[in-house]
Amino acid sequence: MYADIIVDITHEKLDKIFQYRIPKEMEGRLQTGMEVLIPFGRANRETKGYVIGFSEKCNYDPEKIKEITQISQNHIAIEAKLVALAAWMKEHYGGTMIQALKTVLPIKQQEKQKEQRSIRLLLDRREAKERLSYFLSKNQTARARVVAALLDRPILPYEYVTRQLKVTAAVLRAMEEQRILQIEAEVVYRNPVTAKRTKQQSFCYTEAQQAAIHTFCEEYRRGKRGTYLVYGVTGSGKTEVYMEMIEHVIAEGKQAIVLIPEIALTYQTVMRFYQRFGDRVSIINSRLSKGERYDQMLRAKRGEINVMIGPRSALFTPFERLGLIIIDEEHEGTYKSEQTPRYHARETAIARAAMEGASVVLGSATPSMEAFYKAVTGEFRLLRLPERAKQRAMAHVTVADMRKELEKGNRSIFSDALRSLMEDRLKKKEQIMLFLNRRGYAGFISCRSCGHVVKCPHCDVSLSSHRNGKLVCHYCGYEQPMVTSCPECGSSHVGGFRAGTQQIEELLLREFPQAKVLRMDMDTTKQKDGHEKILAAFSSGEADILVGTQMIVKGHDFGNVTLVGVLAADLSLYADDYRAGERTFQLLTQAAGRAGRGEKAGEVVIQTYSPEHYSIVAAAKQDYEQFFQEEMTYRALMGYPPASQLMAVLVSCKEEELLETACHYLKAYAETCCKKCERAGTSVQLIGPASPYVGKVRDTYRRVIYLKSEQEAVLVFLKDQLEQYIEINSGFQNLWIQFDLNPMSVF
DNA sequence: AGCACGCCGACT
DNA sequence: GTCGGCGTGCTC
Repeated sequence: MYADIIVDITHEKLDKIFQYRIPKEMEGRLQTGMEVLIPFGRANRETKGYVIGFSEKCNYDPEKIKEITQISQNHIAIEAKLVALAAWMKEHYGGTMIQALKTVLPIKQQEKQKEQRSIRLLLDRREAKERLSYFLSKNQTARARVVAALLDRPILPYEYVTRQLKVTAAVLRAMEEQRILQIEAEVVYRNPVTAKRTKQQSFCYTEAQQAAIHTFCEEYRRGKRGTYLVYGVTGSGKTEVYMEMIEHVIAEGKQAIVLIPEIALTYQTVMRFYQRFGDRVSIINSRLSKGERYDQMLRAKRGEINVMIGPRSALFTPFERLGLIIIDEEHEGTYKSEQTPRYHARETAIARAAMEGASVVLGSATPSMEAFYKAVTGEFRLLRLPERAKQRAMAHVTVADMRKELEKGNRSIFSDALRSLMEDRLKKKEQIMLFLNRRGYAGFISCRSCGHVVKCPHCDVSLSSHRNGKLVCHYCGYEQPMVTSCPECGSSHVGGFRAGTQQIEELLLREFPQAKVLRMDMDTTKQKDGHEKILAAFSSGEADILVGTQMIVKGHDFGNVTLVGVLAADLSLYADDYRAGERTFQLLTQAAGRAGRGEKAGEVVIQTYSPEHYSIVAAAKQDYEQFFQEEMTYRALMGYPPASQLMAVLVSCKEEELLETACHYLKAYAETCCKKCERAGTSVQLIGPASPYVGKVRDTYRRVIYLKSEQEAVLVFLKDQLEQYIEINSGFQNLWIQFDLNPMSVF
């Protein structure tokens, strides 16, 4: 028996598994995730390492294998807990342990940042010049280089000296001993936001809020831990409930993590937490520099903060006394990672909480099917917040059937209902939001005479026309100039079918010349803070109408918006994807929630070609539970999550033929494994290999095999079997295989 | 990253 | 010969 160990040294060359023998007395005590001391390198210097697994055989010269010295005694490091979590992630989502470790210990890569080392000259100029000529005469070139550079600038960054001047650490240490220079390490803390705790406002909680807070706190005090789902309509005051729960957990000496979708991580939201908890809160997001992030992680590790707010990756905050994990807008797709291990923050949070004795609180106005299913079956505790906190009426929703509009001879993009309401609002000086649902519909270019679509030469997707007049591939970034004639038939009738926000903006300017229009999409938010600026401008009443895609429906309250128009509500329904209905319902409900956040009542118009679809019917009624029932029936019928479990095996390869044969063998092997499962009494369904929606990316062809089973454990077992099979068979060397448990969409 | 090994010029 | 600096390569 050998232990697979990751050495605690940050260096690419050491970024692999080292095997060690396990001493007799350690057998049975040693566990995955433990920190151990090992002899490392030729000098066998004592080094820290993490046990990430065990193997029967060793793939290294057995003569050279050393023995573990001991299990790290003192306190169990936080890292060890996270390593154990990484092991759990590897187990569930596949991939290598190193990939899992890297997602869990992001600090490891940044550790260099901390060592902001610099080199200072200790001699005066005369002495230094003497030394320089001495080193030159002695042909001690490396030392001469250092002294010469230090004469130019008395303090040099350590990295510069080792990299640019190519001076080794040994030389620098020798020079330090000779008292020529000094190696200094500077520690700087930077706090990304500074805010003072403002006076505690006494909130007036609704009965439902009080009940939710009370249930949670009461159970927490009794030592009961679990997962809660706060299901509350938009505006029902979920954030206040979270803060109250956090307060309680902190009072018990614990710490809390708050996960928020990156897009909603706005100044507004964060400030509410700062105002309540002061400098015991920190935030992490992609806009922070590496150094800033590192500092936040360090502060968390040292227990200098109690609350960490951030996106998916904040889940791995190294808190020693974790008591609560909150996941706001739990249904958001950003909680699922796109890279191996393709983990879901919700499931992973529950796993971490179970390991560390914490509770999890999920919150949403439109819970994911997974979460609500578990709430219904009793696995999660459901906490309802049925009414809006400030007693405001829900918006009034009408569905405009665009087929009927066409019959009436209305060929415009606006239905009669929407148009007349818009005119009314413009007259009353109230604001309007127009939401264009065009998920997955980029502006592709096609030929009107032969139908040819301009595609990316490296990927299996159409190129989309960009503002800069070029054609761009969204998958690989390939660019080419706009075509003026069809590359296939030569016809000059080529053009885009772009029903984009730009077109709507132009149309509005024509049809409502008196209205001031703001547009929010990829183009207008590209520059820094573009997002915030546009929203701020709209909020202060600089425009009458805001046009935009998905991004305008998230977060942000505008008191003066009394009309929301949803254009092409059903576009997202046509995506070939089992989550299409869920996504459509969520988008429409969120859009509807934007209307009437202030004193005035709101109105919503949903324009669609499929008004009878249950997602749209339920969204119009704002009836989540009706939607849930219908969607659940569909999922159960089709064997999709959460009714059943699904595992996607993504296989990709540069050569199409090799891919084909590899998939064939992989499927054959999977079939024999499935038979074994069936004999043991569990049925597994195998689908594929199929060509995914995007069959080729960056000149790499892709295929996908699906495994369906009632039990997750069976899929995890199959994944292990396949991973082993792939590792043993050299035929899979040039293939890239990824596993995705319960993917967010079918590929 | 950090250590030993081996090469190569300088000096006894 | 031998001493010491400097670059290279390996680490279970």
